[in-house]
Amino acid sequence: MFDQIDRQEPIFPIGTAARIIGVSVHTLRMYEREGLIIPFKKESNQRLFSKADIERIECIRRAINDSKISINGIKSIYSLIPCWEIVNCSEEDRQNCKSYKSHGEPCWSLNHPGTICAKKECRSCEVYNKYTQCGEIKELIKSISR
DNA sequence: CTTCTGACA
DNA sequence: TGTCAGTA
Repeated sequence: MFDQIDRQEPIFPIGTAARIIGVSVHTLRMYEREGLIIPFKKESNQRLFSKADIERIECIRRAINDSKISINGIKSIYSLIPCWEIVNCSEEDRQNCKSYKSHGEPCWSLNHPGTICAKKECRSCEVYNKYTQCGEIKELIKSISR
């Protein structure tokens, strides 16, 4: 029951997260740099990862190792998430939004000047969190299409 | 001892 | 992806 709460709690330092996932801390930082993940940051600038973050990264690892999808490929997939539907932004916002037309870059790694997303923290945004598990993207799109 | 950023014999 | 540097 409080498993749901802990799921989102940033409690693992990067070294611990790396050991759990089986990658180097360097790799985790690279994933962040590439915009694949948005780790929680303390005031001290230290990264912290939640259980959900770790599951997300494990999903990324499977995409890379099993499905042979490159990091750019993953970014491209992320960029296809219909964020405008999820946040239900205005038509004006869409005209001012880079991610509405962009290719290859997930919306959360772009600036959204003049839109409702400008103030939002992407780490807690539905678009970023809706699908931390593999295969959820298609289900998400289906639910929106209805 | 761990993490951070930036860099590359 | 590894690793070394120089800090915090």
